[in-house]
Amino acid sequence: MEYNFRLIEKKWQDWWKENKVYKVSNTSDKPKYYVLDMFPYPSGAGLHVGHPLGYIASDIYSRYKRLKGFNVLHPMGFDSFGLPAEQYAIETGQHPAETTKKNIATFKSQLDKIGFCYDWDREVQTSDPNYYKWTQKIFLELYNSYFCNTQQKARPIADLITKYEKQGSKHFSAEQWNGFSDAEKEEWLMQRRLAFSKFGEVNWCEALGTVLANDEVVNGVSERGGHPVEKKKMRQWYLRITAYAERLLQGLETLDFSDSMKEMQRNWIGRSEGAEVSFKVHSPQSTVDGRLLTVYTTRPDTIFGVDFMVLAPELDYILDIASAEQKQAVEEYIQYVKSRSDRERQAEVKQVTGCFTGAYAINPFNGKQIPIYIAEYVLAGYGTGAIMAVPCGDERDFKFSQHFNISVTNIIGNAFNGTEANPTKDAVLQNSDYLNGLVMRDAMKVASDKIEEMGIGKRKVNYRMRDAGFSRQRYWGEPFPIVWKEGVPTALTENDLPLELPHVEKYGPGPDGEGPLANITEWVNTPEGRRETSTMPGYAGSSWYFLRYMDPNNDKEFVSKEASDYWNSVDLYIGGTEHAVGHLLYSRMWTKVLFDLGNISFDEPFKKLLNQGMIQGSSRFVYRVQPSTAFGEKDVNSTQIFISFDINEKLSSGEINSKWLFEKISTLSKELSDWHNQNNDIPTYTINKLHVDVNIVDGVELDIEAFKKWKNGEYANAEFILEDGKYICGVETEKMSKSKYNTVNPDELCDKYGADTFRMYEMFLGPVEQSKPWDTKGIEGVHRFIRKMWRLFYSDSTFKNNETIAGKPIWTNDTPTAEELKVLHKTIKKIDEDTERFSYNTAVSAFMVCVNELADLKCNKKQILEQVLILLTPYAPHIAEELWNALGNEGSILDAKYPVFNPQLLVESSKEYPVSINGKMRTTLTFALDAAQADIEKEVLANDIVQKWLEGNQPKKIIFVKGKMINVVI
RNA sequence: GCGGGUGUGGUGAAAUUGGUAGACACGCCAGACUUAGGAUCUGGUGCCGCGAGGCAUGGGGGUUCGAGUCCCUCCACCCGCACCA
Repeated sequence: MEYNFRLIEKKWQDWWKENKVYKVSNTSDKPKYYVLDMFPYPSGAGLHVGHPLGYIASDIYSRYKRLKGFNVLHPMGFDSFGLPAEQYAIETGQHPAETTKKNIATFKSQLDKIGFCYDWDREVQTSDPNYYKWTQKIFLELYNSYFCNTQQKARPIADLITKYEKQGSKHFSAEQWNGFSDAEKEEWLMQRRLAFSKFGEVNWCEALGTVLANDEVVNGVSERGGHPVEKKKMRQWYLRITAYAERLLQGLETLDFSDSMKEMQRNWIGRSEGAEVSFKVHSPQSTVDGRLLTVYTTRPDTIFGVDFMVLAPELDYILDIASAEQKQAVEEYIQYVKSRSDRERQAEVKQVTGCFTGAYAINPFNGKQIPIYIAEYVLAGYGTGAIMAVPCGDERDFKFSQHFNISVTNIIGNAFNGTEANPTKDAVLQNSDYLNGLVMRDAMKVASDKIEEMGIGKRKVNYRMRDAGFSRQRYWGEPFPIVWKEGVPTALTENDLPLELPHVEKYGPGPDGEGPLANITEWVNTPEGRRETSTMPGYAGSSWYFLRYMDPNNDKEFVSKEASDYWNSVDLYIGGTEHAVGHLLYSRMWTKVLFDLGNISFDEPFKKLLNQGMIQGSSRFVYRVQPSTAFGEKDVNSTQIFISFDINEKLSSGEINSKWLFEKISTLSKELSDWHNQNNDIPTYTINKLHVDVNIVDGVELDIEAFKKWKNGEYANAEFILEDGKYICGVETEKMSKSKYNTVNPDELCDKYGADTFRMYEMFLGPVEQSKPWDTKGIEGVHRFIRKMWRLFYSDSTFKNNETIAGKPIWTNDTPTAEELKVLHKTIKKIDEDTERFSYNTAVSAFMVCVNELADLKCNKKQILEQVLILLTPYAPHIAEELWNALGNEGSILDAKYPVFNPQLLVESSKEYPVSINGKMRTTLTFALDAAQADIEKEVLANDIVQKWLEGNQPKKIIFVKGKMINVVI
């Protein structure tokens, strides 16, 4: 009986399905464990071998935990709202719901082929009304909540309204509040709601016809498609994530994320400690004389080094400050800044621009008069939009001072060399009055104290993070449960949900930058007012999906308290690093809000995060010789001559020349040969390196016949100049993508080698977290291992063992020897440890070692093999089930008892010691573990090899570490 | 520029606490069995050297009886962030 993985895998996948082996209950005596994959966007391209890497890793861990006695939740679903389906709809007219449905079906069948243990009964799809009903509900929770600064948590907005009615606020009295119109009240409430709407500058992308989030804009162009992005003012929805900045930052301490991941989030949150300081405007003839300008600084210790002040050009009071003489220049500069897109500003970061306002400010510490400038390098949205410039300590300030000829005050003595700023905190302050002699680091506290004492400012913590834009002018997303009437929003109630997406015929944008929904007047206009026409962004549905898996069919709540209390937060979350700041921060925020509001009782969604690396493509190249136009354009294109890799190398190194090449080519192409004979000349040529489909290359050798059929026979007439009778391709590691013809489809590998082989090979490639190139060739090794293991159970016609009959089971019930038990228990220990620490590549190699050793021992004993099968289950579930069953066991091997390591079986009585001379290993000697050190030393010194190195001398000393090594120092 | 990470054979990689560097595979080289093999099995394979031996974990230095592992320094590559005061 051959190892027939096709039959075996089909058989068990069907059996698992029929018997609901992966169905998970919310009630169990076992401890719970929640393993989650970042759910995929179901793109039309299907899966390539890079996608399942994380899924395999999580599947192994899920099965392992189940074997170890946990009730394991391991669900899967689809993040099915999003731009690509909509763009496809624009191009083809196919409804996104249709393409999404089709794509999901493809994804599921691909995933099922690999044999994952998902409980599909818990599947979620973010574009399903039964799901997005609850996304809309949570939006309403956010809308109807505010962040209470005293309690540092979300509370119902009703509490705030009650407070306003009874006590008012610092902006208005209770009487005033009660006299406000609905519109006026709403205006105040909007400033506190966690989901709120305001006019804001948004990233408008003309080409995509939509607004993009900050993290969807990369270097001034759209992340998708690379289209230019500019600023536009629109009414937008936002999430007040800034309110949670501090808690998001603090929460990181409790999480098991990688350092780089935490660092990225810290960076994004961008906390900085400093102080706000007010400077008086000095402008005697003007009305603004004496007005206070507040700057934000992280370096109050440098306040005596302030030589000028810079304001963001966007601030509304700039023109009030500007002097009569400078007014025109200031206006021109403001115009200039407005005309500049983010893209230009980012491209020209090093260029100094700015404009003097004609006004001065007074340094409150020394009364010095300093000029006030405006410049685009100061951002309106950060701090107060105003800075105090200290050119001796800040590079940008220094450059600015050079450009505008402002003299620089040196407060750090020799630490400043006059040609560049020194941002040190360790210099001793000079020219700084009462701070003189202090190290800057220490002076920061002293200066802050003084600022507060003088009443001219206060300590202040700032965050770089901005509130998250939550509106998209798109069709394929969750509609907002909001109706507008005369500029005042009204929220729908839960009974109105889900507010379903209406059907549209066209997916193009609506008027004035609105989304496609604005075109459907019968949907937009309701008796209660006009519906919000933007939809929610992609991260809406993914910010809480981990909760829905816990209780997917609940039609009363998005998750019941019982279910969320039982499953609690995700124990292990596996996915790529690309969501470091987007998805992970948003879902952390939503979790905290829902925790504050009492919906769930944990405030971090993911305890441990494991980032799988990217699988890169290993591209293959062919080298096409193209004679230049001298030979004639028509013929250039019809010539299909390809040279092998080495020949191209030799050509570029000059080892062979064009003459050699063209003599070769003349034998292949009649036209060329004719031309060659007529002109008696060598045409010039270029070599074009072309991607070739990796699937028609065996290792590096091109399958010439397949190549001729490739691309519908585009190269059917190709001629080749070979090396050693083979066409060898060039190799490069690149991102895996269709256009580079380096994608490998997991389905094909499962068909050819089986899912078990595929799973183990993906893990065998290297550490899960690491990026590595895909090499299909290596899969053979893992496949050999699995077949070798099969042959421990069954003899087959090719297994050269004459004592057994081909195709017959060969396992026995004999009692294992000590040696066999040693192999088993060594493996138990290694697999258990490696699986626990996600070192799956070494675990696979441990299985190989185990099978190699058992084969060498000719061990076909059931008692040993059965245990190995249990260990193997997480990695190769199909073959494990098959053999487990064949051995006479009932039910799924997942319900077997995980083997327990017995250290006593590995206890050795002796050890083969490495014997080093001066730390260099020269020989080995075996001693009993209880041998006396004196005896060992004596015997070591008597050893021939040691004697040789000693050359008759006595050793300086002998290092002996029991059970480890011996080192003779000469 | 700032932050995080990685450098080990021809290739993917092991070496969990400082203790036999290169496990396990791919590839390659021999050989066996075969009509045949892209099947299977056996042996070999870091580099230099006939050999004894020497040299090897990006380079240089240090600590140590002993360093891939710890410290200093330099270099290269990858990934984030980037006028955030």
